[in-house]
Amino acid sequence: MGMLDPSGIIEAAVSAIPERPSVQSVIGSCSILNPLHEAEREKVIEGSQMAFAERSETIWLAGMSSKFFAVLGSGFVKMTRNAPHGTEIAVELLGPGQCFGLLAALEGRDFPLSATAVTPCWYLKTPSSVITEVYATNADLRDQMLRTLGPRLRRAHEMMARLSSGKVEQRVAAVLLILGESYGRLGKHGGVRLNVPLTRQDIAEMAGTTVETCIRVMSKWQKAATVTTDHQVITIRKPHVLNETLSE
Amino acid sequence: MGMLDPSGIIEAAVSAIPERPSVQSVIGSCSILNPLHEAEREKVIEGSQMAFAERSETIWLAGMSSKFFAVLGSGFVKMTRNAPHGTEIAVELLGPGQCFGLLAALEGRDFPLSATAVTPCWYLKTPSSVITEVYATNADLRDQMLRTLGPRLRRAHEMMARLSSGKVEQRVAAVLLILGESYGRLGKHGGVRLNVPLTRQDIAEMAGTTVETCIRVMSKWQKAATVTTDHQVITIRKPHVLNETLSE
DNA sequence: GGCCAAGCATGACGACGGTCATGGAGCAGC
DNA sequence: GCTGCTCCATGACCGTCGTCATGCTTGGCC
Repeated sequence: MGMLDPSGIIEAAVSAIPERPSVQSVIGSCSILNPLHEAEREKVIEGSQMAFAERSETIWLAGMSSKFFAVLGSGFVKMTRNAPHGTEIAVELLGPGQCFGLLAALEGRDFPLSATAVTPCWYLKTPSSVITEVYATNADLRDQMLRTLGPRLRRAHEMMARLSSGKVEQRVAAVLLILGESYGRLGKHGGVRLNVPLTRQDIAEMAGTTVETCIRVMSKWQKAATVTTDHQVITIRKPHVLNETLSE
Repeated sequence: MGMLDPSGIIEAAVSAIPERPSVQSVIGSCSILNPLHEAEREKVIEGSQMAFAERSETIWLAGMSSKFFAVLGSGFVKMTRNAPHGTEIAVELLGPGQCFGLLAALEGRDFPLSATAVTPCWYLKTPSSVITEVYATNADLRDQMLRTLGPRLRRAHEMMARLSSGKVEQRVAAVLLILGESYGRLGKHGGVRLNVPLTRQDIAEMAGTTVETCIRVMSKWQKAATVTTDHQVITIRKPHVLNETLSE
């Protein structure tokens, strides 16, 4: 956890004009697909195609049958589940190089989560049939998947713990800190800048609260210069203050 | 999901006097360990030992180093995480045949969750070193683990969605229904009886609320004969009513 | 310029639920 | 019997936060 993006790949992801990446580069950037042999890689490249999604565009809805899975080339995608009422809550946020829908595709079941673009995104669409073939014969691929699932499960458990333990302020703080670990970049004055252009609505969905309350909390922090926002670029200026609110 | 325990193994698990099961039978009941070859199985049997835990006894605490993992022989165990404040929230509930701590043991990292006995339990303790050897050479074991992780992740996401979307009443209803799917048994009058002796405290932890509120909700249901409790045996008499409260 | 949409901001109000406090039922041990 | 424990139950209080409503700013478009 907390690589703080040494590769700089995230920088590229939020640049205003998204450049269409090549199929090869996307596959190369995806750690899960690393174990593929040359022939398998060829087969995947052949069967796949790049796709583009506007900000807030739905890539797929929960419940749809998984004809394909996707690898994110650039931009950010949130995976959401609609809770009773119509409210949506975001359970995962994905960046470049990560793939989504893979488990559903392999198990041949419907997507359990909806995928929505948070920023303009280029992503690779690969038919389920292509990957199931490879999956059946390549044990290294299965190992690699196993390694990524452990951390995902742990993150999910951590989010559960934070969500259920009341106090919206703590939840929002937790969300920001967690985002900072995965998608933050150290700024000049010791602050952490989030390189994901998230709206209050997005954050509210992750914290399991409403936009209004989320805004109220963050406005308060804005005034105290704890967390500042400038043109959707969020900077955590005093991480220690957020950490304190967690344990109150 | 929702096998409703056709094997009747759960019946045995809650019987008042827990009988010490044999090492062999426990390993045999664990689906994850099914793929083990004869020689490997021998090795596991040799290195393991049965252990007993009283109700509410802590098997291990989150943060402890994972010297071993465990397979539940009889009884029930809850996996918890302590959220800020000191409140504990339960993220998983395990029954006979399930194993816990396996991922941590294999990855050589500390336990991310605490394990606590909900009922008196017999469980098998297997040193990490024994299973890592097997894990490295047996690809079927890895496949089997992969298959169980998908559902676990989906359940976690579902719980997250339910926890964050307010209304304690809905959350408690959701918890009971989910428990019914895994550990319920069809009763005579179309109801579902939970074969886990859970206290209000346990349920509150899973629903992410307090005992008092949990009691209030369940008392209301008791009066309406929607869910009844008799000596810690919980019966969902009108599942449809609970389902309705979910979507209000 | 005017118009419209998206995002951010702030106030008023009310209820859901957490906190505290008190009490009763069942059970083990001596 | 009495004590002590755990679990269940119920009431009073009040803060947090969801809901509704209103308005500002920014940016895109014609």
